[in-house]
Amino acid sequence: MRQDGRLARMIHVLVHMGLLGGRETSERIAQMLNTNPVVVRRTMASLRQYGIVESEGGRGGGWSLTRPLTEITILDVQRALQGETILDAPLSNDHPSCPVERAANAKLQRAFQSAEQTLEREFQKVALAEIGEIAMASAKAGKTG
Amino acid sequence: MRQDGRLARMIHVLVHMGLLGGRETSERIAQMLNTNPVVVRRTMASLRQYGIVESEGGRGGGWSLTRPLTEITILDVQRALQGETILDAPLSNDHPSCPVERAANAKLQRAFQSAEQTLEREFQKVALAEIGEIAMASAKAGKTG
DNA sequence: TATAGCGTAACAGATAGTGTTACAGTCTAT
DNA sequence: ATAGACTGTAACACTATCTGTTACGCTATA
Repeated sequence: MRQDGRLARMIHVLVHMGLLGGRETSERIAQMLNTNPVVVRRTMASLRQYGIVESEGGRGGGWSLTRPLTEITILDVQRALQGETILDAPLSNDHPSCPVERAANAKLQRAFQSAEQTLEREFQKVALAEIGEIAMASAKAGKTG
Repeated sequence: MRQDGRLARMIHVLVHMGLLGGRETSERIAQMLNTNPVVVRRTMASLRQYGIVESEGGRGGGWSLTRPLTEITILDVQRALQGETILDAPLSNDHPSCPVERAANAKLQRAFQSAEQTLEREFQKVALAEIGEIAMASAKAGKTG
């Protein structure tokens, strides 16, 4: 399946927002992501719909978290961006009444469901606060720029 | 990640080939898949490279399995089509030196590696012969057309 | 009321699998 | 030998999805 780069980018942004603590404009977020403000608004709108961030228009407006990083998991961000399903089993649909195709699809679907459960469990284990702590620790240790 | 429909389609074809037992032309396989012979050759070429099928040119030529369905797993087909990696963790690469991006990527990578291991295990558990048996049983039971 | 912000539509670009045509190479039957 | 039935492969169009960009409307604040 083709991966969706928005998950990693949004996690990146949310952690920065949590560490900085204030409100960020689409313009500044776009700079963090090497992209442009419209793309940011488009993606952040999904997070807002899911209740992770809120936006305010007008002068002094921008985006802010609705709750601390300790209460946002990777799974929350994933759900906000892509809904319930993380992995889509790539089934075939060439001859829907063919028993071979059906049997093959059933096996594939089961395998992908297992993997999806694993991913879901892993995503839920990680709160964004943990990512922030790791980042701050490694920055303090001088491992990166 | 975007799914690759070739896995399901190739499993479908290989099981049919195993059940029929003989050699199949790209033309006939294309009919099974509602597609055309060039697409079939393109995809079957990956399976040949991996040793799952072999092809012979010339009159009377076509594609045949190199071993029975009991000795081909879904994982074999997956590896032939996409190489070692099943799931690609969708990491971000906007500011490679940013500790937050690095920490987020590390967490995502670990989660996807777990899911990949699950998928790999599930794929390896299923030999194509098993799919053939299920299909024949359900066809005999009159569950499908 | 000017300005700084978001909201959103519209369109171009990039990428990956798929569909199709065309033609070269190869094997077999005659 | 040669015709015919195959695969091998290049070339190009089509599609879908995410991304990038421009443009313009709405809103809140100084």
